[in-house]
Amino acid sequence: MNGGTTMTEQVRVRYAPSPTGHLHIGNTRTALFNYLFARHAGGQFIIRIEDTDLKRNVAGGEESQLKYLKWLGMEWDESVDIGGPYGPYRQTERLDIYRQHWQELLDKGLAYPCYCTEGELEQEREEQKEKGETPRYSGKCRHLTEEQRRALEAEGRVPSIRFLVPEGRTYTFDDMVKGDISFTTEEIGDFVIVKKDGIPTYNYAVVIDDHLMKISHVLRGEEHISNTPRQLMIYEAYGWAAPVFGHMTLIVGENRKKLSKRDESIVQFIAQYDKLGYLPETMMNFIALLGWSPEGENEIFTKDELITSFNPERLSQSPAMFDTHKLAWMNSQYIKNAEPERIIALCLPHLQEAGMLPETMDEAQKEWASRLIRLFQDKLTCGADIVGLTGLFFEEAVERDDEAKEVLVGEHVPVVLGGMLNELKAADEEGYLAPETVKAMLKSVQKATGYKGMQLFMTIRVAVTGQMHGPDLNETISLLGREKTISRISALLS
RNA sequence: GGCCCGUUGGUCAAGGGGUUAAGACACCUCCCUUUCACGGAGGUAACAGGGGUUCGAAUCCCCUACGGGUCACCA
Repeated sequence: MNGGTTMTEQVRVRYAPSPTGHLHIGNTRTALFNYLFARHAGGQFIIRIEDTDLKRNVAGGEESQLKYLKWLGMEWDESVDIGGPYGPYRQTERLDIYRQHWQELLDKGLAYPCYCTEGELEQEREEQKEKGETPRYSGKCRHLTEEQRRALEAEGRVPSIRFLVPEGRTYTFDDMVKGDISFTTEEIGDFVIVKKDGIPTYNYAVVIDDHLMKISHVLRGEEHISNTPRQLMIYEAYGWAAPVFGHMTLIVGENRKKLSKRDESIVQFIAQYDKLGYLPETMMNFIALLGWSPEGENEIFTKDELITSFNPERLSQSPAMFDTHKLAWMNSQYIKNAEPERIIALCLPHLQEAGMLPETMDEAQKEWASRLIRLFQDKLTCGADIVGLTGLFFEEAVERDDEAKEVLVGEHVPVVLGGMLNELKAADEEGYLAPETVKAMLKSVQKATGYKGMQLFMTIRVAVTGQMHGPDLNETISLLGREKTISRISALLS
């Protein structure tokens, strides 16, 4: 493994998303580990927008990325929004810089224009595949003379620029997580560094930028391992020192394949978790544990604790499965320990969207809603859960499954329910039915009927809520109110 | 297919030659509780297979199997 850097060297790392959409779990993990690494080492965290694929850029993608990074609790030292000494931080604004650099390669004969069309290349690949060879560029345009080039251009062909891959070389790097990895150049054909549209490719721009921005460590997904030798060649061509690379394990779904953005069986965008009512600290905590493990046995960490304990040597080498079940558990932990006010704010919009509560509420309604949400705080997995959990408070009649219906069988049932009904009817019609009042009523029913325990409480619970399980009965009935409670019990007795 | 990476309980994972092979989620049992949940106490369950190296291998090496990644003028 490679520590890679001396104490005196400044740690500068970056998250370099392409603005093709919302912040995804995989990207988030990359951003987070770079962030944690930077903060842990007292270095800088930079965000660079890699928007060189014009076709795939999505309007608003960049803003969304930054927005949700912020939501998660990450802040950065240099980027498109706040600038920095090594800008611009958007690749399409750095075209002049790239141009100067690739000209240098062209001048030195380390790169050359290629006039092949997409169709020609496609055909070449097909032929190679048929022969059972690894598809790679043949080097056809490598040795074109000036004359030939002019002729091709006269035909109207627009060149791309290819990097001339040195022959018979082996490129080795000491990966922070995987150890030594090497590739021989036989496997690699001359690759395009500047597209026909005059915009550099990822493999090229990333090197120029990382060098110019003085990036010290590159922590990225494992899918980039095979890009690394290409990038190493470019560093070598310029005589630059390469940063230390670390390739993190993939995050896989339950099918054990890399999470695909197109797979809809799993929620994988941060924005969606926000909407569902997951807390940002849950997401940060949970994602930090995807492909990394802390030293002790604790698994719940604040951001500061993560920063303190983040050690890249503990990055895992085998894929991490995204376990939504455990995520739910972790979020419920955070919700349980959160300030009630925060959970109320988290849940309220869900009740409103479901049409259970009005958009604007008076004080009494707000108070009622707050109590309702607080009653279920310990039972929530996420904010959206509140809707299903509290349904019985908003419906007129209750539904009971077979098991619940069985509870309502027995000679104690009419006695207990009748007793409760009397208590409720005797209560102040206008007055607020406090939980203490409900408690007193139940006590009276117990005294009057002689029934107690399950026969008393379960009968009332099932009669009123239709369910055998639920939160505190006194508070439940108090929130349900006198009217609804009476009508539900009456409906059973008649 | 070539190249590259990986393989410890159902899942995540600790472990760097000598351990009763941690811990978490899930599951089961018990306690607490008017119910459920929470909380607490226990429990079931794992080193892919085969060869080496070694007094001793989950740990080191090789092979096999399996899984994954990548082979773009995408990033």
